[in-house]
Amino acid sequence: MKKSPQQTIREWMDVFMHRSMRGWTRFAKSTGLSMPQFSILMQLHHKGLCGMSEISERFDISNAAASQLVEKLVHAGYLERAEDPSDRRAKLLKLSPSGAKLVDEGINERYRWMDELTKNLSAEERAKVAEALNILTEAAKKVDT
Amino acid sequence: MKKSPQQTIREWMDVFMHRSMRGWTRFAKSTGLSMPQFSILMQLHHKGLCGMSEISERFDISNAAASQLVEKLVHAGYLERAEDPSDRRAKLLKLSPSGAKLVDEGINERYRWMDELTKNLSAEERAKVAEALNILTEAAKKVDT
DNA sequence: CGTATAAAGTAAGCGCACTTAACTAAAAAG
DNA sequence: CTTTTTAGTTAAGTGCGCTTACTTTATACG
Repeated sequence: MKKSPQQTIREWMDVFMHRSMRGWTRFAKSTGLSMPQFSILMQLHHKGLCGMSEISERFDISNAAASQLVEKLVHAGYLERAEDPSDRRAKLLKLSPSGAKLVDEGINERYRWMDELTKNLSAEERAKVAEALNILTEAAKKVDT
Repeated sequence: MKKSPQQTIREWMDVFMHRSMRGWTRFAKSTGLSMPQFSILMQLHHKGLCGMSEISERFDISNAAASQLVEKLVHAGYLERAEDPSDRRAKLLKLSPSGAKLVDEGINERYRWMDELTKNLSAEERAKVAEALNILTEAAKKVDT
């Protein structure tokens, strides 16, 4: 009985998703930040810069809620909030150095698990894995708008 | 300039984690459940059966908190809570049919994204991807205790 | 120009997750 | 059989995320 490619892919997704969800919640808790707060930092990590309204849209919360969450993160020193020079109503948010450091630590912790997984693979296996994940990453770029 | 295997793997992790985190939070919200509540359903999906204390340990919350969360899920009809016949202090938790259905919907929604990704791959590429993810899944089983 | 619209912040209030403390009941230990 | 430990529940109280409603300030539009 051979597993179908789809079956194999789904099995991996289950393992990986379960594991990384657990990792993220644990890490967020260890920093003292709530998941919503931590998610905003992650968002900023990916976008680099963004306005208040992008936050509220992304997380599907009101502008007021976003404003309050960001306020806490700014106060905690993880975010910098500056006026947008091209539109003085808007704000530009970005990670502060300490915010960036925090996010990096979280990401590295996740990477470490993967390193653990792959360190016992043969060079050939590692190459295969890398090739396959490269295919998937490229495919994701096309699909993800 | 060629990407190292490690680099490739990490790139994929970023894409996949970001995407699946967003998917899960959105889905949980759409069901009307909070993330902690939904996470318990996911936990039960993976374990099949478990006691109250396993919940509190897994999520690093007090027994009282676990009890309250579970109570809500039982009341909502997603969980069944029975007495453990071998130890009448303990409870056995498991997903109810409607709880199982809910979790499956969430998982399938995640699968659908992956199907979207892979549907435009050639048969050869799909085979490569499947082989690689199989390697990783096996490696994960060894590492994950 | 004045009026309407948009981005963001403030305030009051609700619900939820969580904690501690006190309690019940069953199992284990002596 | 008494004592202690273990599994789980209940209750009161705290803090956080979120919403709605209102305010402020800046841009867009007639």
